[in-house]
Amino acid sequence: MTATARERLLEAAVEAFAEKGFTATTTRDIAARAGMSPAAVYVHHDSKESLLFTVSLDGHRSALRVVEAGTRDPGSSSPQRLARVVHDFSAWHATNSRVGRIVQYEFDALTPEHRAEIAALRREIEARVREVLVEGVRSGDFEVADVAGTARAILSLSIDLVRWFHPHGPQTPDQVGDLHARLALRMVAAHRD
Amino acid sequence: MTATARERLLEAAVEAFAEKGFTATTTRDIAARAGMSPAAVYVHHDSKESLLFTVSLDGHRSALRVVEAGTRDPGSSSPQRLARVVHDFSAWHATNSRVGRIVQYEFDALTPEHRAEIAALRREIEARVREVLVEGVRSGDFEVADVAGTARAILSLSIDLVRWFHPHGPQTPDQVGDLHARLALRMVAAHRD
Amino acid sequence: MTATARERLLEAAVEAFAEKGFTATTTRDIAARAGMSPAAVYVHHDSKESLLFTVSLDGHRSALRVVEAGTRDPGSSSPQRLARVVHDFSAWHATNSRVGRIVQYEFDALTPEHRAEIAALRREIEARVREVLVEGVRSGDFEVADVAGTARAILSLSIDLVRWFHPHGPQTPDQVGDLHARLALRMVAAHRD
Amino acid sequence: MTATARERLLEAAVEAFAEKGFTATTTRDIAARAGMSPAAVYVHHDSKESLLFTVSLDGHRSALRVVEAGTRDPGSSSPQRLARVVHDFSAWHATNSRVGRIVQYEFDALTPEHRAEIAALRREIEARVREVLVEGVRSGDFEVADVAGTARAILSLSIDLVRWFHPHGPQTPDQVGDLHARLALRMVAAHRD
DNA sequence: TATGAATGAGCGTTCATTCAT
DNA sequence: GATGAATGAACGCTCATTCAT
Repeated sequence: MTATARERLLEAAVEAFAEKGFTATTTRDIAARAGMSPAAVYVHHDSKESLLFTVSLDGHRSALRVVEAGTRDPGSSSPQRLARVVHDFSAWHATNSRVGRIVQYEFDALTPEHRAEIAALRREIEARVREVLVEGVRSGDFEVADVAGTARAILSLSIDLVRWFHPHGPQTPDQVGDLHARLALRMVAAHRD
Repeated sequence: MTATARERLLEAAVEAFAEKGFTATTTRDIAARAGMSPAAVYVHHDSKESLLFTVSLDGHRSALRVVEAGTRDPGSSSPQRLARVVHDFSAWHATNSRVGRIVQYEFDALTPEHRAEIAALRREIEARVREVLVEGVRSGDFEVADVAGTARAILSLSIDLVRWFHPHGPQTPDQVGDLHARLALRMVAAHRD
Repeated sequence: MTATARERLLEAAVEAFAEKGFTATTTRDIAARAGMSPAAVYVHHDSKESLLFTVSLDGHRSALRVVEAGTRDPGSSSPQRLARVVHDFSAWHATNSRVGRIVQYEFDALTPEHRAEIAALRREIEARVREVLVEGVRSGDFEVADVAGTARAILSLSIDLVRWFHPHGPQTPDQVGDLHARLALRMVAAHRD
Repeated sequence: MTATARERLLEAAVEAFAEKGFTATTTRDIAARAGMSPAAVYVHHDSKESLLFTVSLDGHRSALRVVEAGTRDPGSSSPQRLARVVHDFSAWHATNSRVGRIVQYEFDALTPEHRAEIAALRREIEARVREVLVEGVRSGDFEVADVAGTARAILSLSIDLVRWFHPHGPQTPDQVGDLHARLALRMVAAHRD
């Protein structure tokens, strides 16, 4: 059950990147947090940037998985799907706020190749949310003038949370998820007579 | 109409900080963008961090001014006020997306003293938005279960915009402002029968 | 028999500090004299000042050892002790004139903490010489009106030597030691009838 | 009676050089102490080194004058002359301990040309003291085996004083001068039967 | 697998000095 | 005479990375 050296270094990188940012983090800092020598970083990883890429890739894949799970649910209505996606996406960012910070703020520190790979995952996430909105409009549950803009706005709720959410603050990830789900529903709900 | 050296350096710092982040920006980079020698930075500013503080302080004050102007409007209803605040705050972030990026993302790079000063301005901005919500609830225009959380969510729309908005993209600041204003109103609107 | 990198850097620092003074010496100069890169200094030492402290501490300890050895000699008379202490202390400064220069002239460049530590060693040296004078007065060998001032004056002979002594000059450390020992004895000798 | 700008800068330089050493003193520091702008230094003096040279030259000339005055006294005996020279030279260093520090410790910071000029004055001082010793030996008042070495040792008493003398300490310049004069006399006195 | 030692490149900052005004 | 602005050169120190062991 003990983590491998590679994993310990990744965890140390997450801590450090989240706390001080990618550029301000030194490889010595990462190594020290993992209880290893500076050279050990390069035994298990190619470079400081590759640590960031690994963290960012894992993070985006995990977030995308959450979004896809909420979206795919076959027996549910559009409002139910949207509520679940938004709740889970926000709760994911709250639960993984350190990784979330890195995922959202250190995109520019990636190499162009890695940036492209991550950008594809981000587009995937936005596309899933847009799909839910389109379905809801089709079913008459939603009234949305600007699908792309609204999808982006809904995602902003979850994403911006990493800027202010504290794990030991008054709110649980579930509570924040609930609030955001309700707000998202009101943003798109059709006026029924 | 010619900018002073001090101002040119500030503008160069805004460019550089927005483009690469505070830590990744070198004082030589700032000086070069301003067409000056590395030493010139220190003729007009105390340190790299003091450049950031100046940019951040000016930015926050400008944003706060926008929020206060929208909030104070005496003859208008709560929905009108909220719409104006959200529109203007988002449009401000879109128009000043470079400064907005710095304001939002480089808070941690400030010294503790400067951080405290900026934090006070941020709290002021949130307080103004909460006030509008509270008034709207009192007047019966709004139905808001969690005022603080909803205020934060509404601000997230504007703030997160600096992450993706491009000045030469398809949308104008006014259009983004309109969208966000409408979404904010739907987030809080009371159901009238 | 080959010196470690740490030692080579210390020797280089001694050379450089003695030749140009602490402030005028650059870490690049020290590194170059040791045949290493500028960064290598910091692999083996904390800072430029810590190099100075190490040199100064070693130097003072070595000098104190010489003084204590000359003072402690159990079978000898006060004049014999004084002669030995003065001879050895002057010869030490002549033999180690580079370290002596640093020890005497760069005291102010130390941090307050390090300065305090070195000051204690200096007081120790003065105290030992004062003890010899007091004993000689008690035994009737010496006549000394101002013990503290005379001890200081005797030490001045040895210390000021680092200002003018040249290793390749006409005098050997032993000769200078002899001269100073004789002069010190005349400074304190009681007039016997 | 008000000092000229040139003089105020020289006084500021004396303060600064004595306090922190030549290399560690900045021209800005000197200017600030004189209540002027950094550029003002160069209106009145050629360079930082030329300030040092002026201070050092004035200092050495003043010290030499003291030595010559004590030496020249026509009606006095060798012991009287030596006592006066040593007393006055020590008292001069005690009274002008700041200038004395600079004169003694910053010799190496001078340009080779200036160094040569100052060195000539130093040789002059030593020569005067040697003359007194030679006369005393001739008259039978002194017994000196090594005239050059003894002259240097006597001067060490006065010179080394700048390392430890404090203007507000327990001793007056006159008292220190007296002590040194008496010690110098004992160093060279012939044994009369 | 792991690391102590090493370094080229570079960073934020300072400094003595100059010069147009 | 006086100075605010400017700079080339440098300084103490750090960093990501390499490599022999």
